[in-house]
Amino acid sequence: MARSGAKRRVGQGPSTGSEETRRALVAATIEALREEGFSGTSAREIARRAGCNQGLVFYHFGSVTNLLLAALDEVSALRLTRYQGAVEEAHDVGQLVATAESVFVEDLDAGYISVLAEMIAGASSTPGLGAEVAARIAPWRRFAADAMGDTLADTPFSQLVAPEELAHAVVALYLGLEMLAHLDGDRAPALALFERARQIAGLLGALGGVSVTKEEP
Amino acid sequence: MARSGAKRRVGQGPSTGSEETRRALVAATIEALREEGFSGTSAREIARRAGCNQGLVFYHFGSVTNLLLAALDEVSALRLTRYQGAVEEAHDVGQLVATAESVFVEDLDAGYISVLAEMIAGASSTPGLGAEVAARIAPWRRFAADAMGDTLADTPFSQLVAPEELAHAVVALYLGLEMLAHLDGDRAPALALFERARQIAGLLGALGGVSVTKEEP
DNA sequence: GTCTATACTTGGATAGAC
DNA sequence: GTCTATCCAAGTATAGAC
Repeated sequence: MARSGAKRRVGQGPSTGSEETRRALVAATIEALREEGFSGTSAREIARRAGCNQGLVFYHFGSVTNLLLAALDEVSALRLTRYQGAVEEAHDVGQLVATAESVFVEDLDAGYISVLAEMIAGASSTPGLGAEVAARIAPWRRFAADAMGDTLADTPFSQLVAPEELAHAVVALYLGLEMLAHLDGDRAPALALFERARQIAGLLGALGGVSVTKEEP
Repeated sequence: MARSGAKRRVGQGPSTGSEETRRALVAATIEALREEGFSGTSAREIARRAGCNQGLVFYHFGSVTNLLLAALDEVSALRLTRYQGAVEEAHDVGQLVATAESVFVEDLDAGYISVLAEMIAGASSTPGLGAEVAARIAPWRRFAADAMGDTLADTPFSQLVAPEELAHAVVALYLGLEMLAHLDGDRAPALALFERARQIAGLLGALGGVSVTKEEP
């Protein structure tokens, strides 16, 4: 054996007690952000949910802030792979909207966007956190821009708005809709909007080439 | 004189020391929410900014939460009158978008939407706060729905989306755009979107009646 | 009625036990 | 290397001074 003491694995394998604790802490942090918000997600609250001593937050992650960022990394990775898979199956605007809706419902149920919203809002209270959060959601935004570009390439939309512009709006809207749904405990207005978007997309999609003409009064 | 001891006013006039302190606390709370976020807005931080003892938060408002809500009331009243005046001058979609943009810039500069966003996100951490916040932003939403209804009444938009639906989307988008702008310290993407919206609105507005026709392939 | 000094609670972080 | 007991700072709230 390479070294003494390693009971289960050699080196830093994925199932050491340390790694297990880290995972539990990250999962507990996501849960806490979702249910207690940014300011309710203290080292003690996290540790309580993870079933361990609060000092472990600082041993494994150095600070609560670092653990929050690790949780955001986890959520980011998780959702991006999901988004990627979902969007690959969507080849027109209507399917893209339908995909966005089902993913939105998942996000709402699992509280993933809550985590994001809490981190963005909470960033105001911790110097330097804003930049870290921005860096971690940059891939989401790049992904949204790519998805827009690919799907809208041969539609009339592409002549009206640049994909990056539209992506910015979509991310903002997604974020805002989640916050309102969470606040009201009512996702119906958001779902109605998706339905309406799907309807309009279908309408425009059914028309191959579209020309807009003015009627004389 | 009616009573002894009242130096400046009789009864509970607007310039008692108490009222002055209350105003200072509310103003300091708005400032703190904007600069330090929800979790940074403690009784001590507020009192420091107001230049008074932190115990006064509890004497005048009972709790930090109540003071936060008073601050939200103040912001809500302030902005609603502003919105109302601005929208009265807008009579077509293009002007409405232009109005929304200049108001958005004001909100961003003064941090009014930051206050809103922080309260919505922060509500997760205080039981019962969510409902209070929701009740206080209900007028904003009603206002947005009315503005949509009035301005879009005789445009093609009104046949595509109900005013309430569109208003929900606009409020969510407004909120999301502010959060992203605040996070990045960059309002350019949001302003570009307003510009684009204005452009599209002008385009559609210039056409009196619009007919969409399909071209044969 | 208004405000200050003080009590108590919770949170972040670390020194030291295993 | 991993984790716990303990320390100190910051937060809410109130008892009591003026």
